[in-house]
Amino acid sequence: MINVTLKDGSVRSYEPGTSLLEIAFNISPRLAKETLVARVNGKLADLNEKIYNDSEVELLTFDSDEGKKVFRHSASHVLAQAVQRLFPGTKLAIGPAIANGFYYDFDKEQSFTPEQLEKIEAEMDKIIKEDWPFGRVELSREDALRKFNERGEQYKVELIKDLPEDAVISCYQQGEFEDLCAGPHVPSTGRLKALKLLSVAGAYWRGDEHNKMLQRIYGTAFPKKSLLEEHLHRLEEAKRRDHRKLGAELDLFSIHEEGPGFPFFHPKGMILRNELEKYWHEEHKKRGYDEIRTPVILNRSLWEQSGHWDHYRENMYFTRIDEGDYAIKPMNCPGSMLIYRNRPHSYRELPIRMAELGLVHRHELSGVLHGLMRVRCFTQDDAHIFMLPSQIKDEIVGVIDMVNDFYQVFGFKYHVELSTKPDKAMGSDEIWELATGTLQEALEARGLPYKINEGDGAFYGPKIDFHLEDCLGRTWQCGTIQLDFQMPELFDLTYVGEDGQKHRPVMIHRVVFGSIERFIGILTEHFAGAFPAWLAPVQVKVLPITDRHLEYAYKVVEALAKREIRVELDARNEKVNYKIREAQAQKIPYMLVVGDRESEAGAVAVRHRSQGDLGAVQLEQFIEDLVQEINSKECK
RNA sequence: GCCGACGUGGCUCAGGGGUAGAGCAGCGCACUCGUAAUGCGCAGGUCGUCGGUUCAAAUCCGACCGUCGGCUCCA
Repeated sequence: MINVTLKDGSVRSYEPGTSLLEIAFNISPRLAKETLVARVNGKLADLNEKIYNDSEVELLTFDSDEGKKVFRHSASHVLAQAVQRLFPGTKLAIGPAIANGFYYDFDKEQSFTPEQLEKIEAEMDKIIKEDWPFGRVELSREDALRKFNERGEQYKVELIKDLPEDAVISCYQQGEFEDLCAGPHVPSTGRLKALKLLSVAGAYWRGDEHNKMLQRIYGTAFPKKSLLEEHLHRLEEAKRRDHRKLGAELDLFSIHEEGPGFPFFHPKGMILRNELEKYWHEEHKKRGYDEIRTPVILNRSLWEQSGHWDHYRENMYFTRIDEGDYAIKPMNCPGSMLIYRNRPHSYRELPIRMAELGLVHRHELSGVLHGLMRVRCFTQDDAHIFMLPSQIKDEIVGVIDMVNDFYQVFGFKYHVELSTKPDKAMGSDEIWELATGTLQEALEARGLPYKINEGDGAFYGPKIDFHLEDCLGRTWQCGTIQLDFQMPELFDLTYVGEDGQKHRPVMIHRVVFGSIERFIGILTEHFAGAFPAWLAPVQVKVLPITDRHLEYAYKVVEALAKREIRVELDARNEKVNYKIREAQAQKIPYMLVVGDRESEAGAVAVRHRSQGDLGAVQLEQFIEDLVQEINSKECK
């Protein structure tokens, strides 16, 4: 007999050679039905795998991340099977599980039409009903190569060739279909109860634009129809939070054919911007930053000196002035360099923190433009910190804390990535290692979990990126901290040390919001347009019941405006219900209904956009409460 | 930039070879109303742009522009 230790610590004895599925069934038939895959001694395994030794076994259902992944990965195999049934000769590339679903990349002459997608989905349902078991076969590299070569599956052959020497090569088979795959999989296709294909898109083989473009079919899958429907419903809901839609509805900004990727901010959008910037100015002042402003157009020699001419040219716009070549700045740093270099500096001055809300222009590919999230001109809430080598860690930690403080005000959750040396980098490996190590130390000093992004750093240095989520869970880089040993060198920046000698300062580039535009996009989706009172373009809407109450309504408006509350009056000859509906649609935090009772008592009937009717309070009291809510930047 | 889909009044959408239709928003009139849509009327579009096919194009074809979903890139 062998002992199997379960997740809860309990130990059960079985005959050697008992399968994991049998173990699950032995625990409870229901568990056997829900279990998709198991972890045996730390490694994921198919349920029909048999156990011969004492083992630790964890049975995983769809509720676990691994369970979801295996489930959807299995769904991608079923997708590939359906496609090969309906379109023989279609070549297979890769088909992984992703965050909320799966995809499979295919190489096929004609592109998939929406009608074909429906047919594929129907075929997948058929395969599920056929309930093929997933079978695993291990084979030698030679056999694997021969097998996939014979079938003309050139992508699989390429994948096999790239597998490490010692890799176990395995194939999984369901029915007539077989695919190269490390596994594991769910026991049989019948487990994949509810699935839906969502879209087709082009995708380069191995993500490289020099390679052939394949067709990627995206889908999602759940063990229950109701879960699938819930998910699809959530997607629909999320679309309502889309900042592009809300931006138009709330009259925040617009983007026109006349300037793709160049957003126009409307009066209400400007209120958001200005409030964010006001907060930003205050915080930076508190934290010892000075503010500067540098020009948008600067001449070619500067960009040659900074390295942008060689490393960033494809992203830049150019112009000519008189006989000279000029570039529109894609980054603010060279301007800051010139200010630093404008006069000598003493070590006593450092760190110098120079902040700039700088408008930069970058040529982004037309296909990637996305509302305010990816644009061709944006305002970076930039700063360059010039410091002694001994100050690096403290300064980085200071910025990490600042970013965290800012994001907390909005209730954002974020994740952190550390990006390392890219191919197109300046400077030696040693300097890069030093810089990267320093960033790592700072992250660890703050105990922040982070993911490493190999080769994704800026050309002048490694960076820490802060990513925020949009309504569909797509993440966008916002804050970033970049450590730079290059620019001070290139611009020959110096400070005079204690020893009276010239020394080289170290610099960091950093942004907190990232770009004001993107941040407003994220903000809009995060709050679904219902901005906290301190940010709301209109904080209060006064709604007189009839025109008999207009006079008092004007008094209310005046009293609020006096306290710098952003207030509007709906003086139209409409019913209260109608006015409320519109104010609600505009997500205005407070609606003040005024009629006979209120005008007589000097009161206002308060309605909050999410809490509803709050009853009448004295006007003065309402003002005090609201001012307090605004000043504390409360989110409600 | 690449792959695919889409582009009809401010918004949401119908129509589809014989020269445009609805609802909402807007404007006017009436109603003077208590917490998410009062009624009636009026006005508003060279159907993204440019070319082609046709007696006739919003409708068919092509190119371009833009948008959307991805790929790649990045704040």
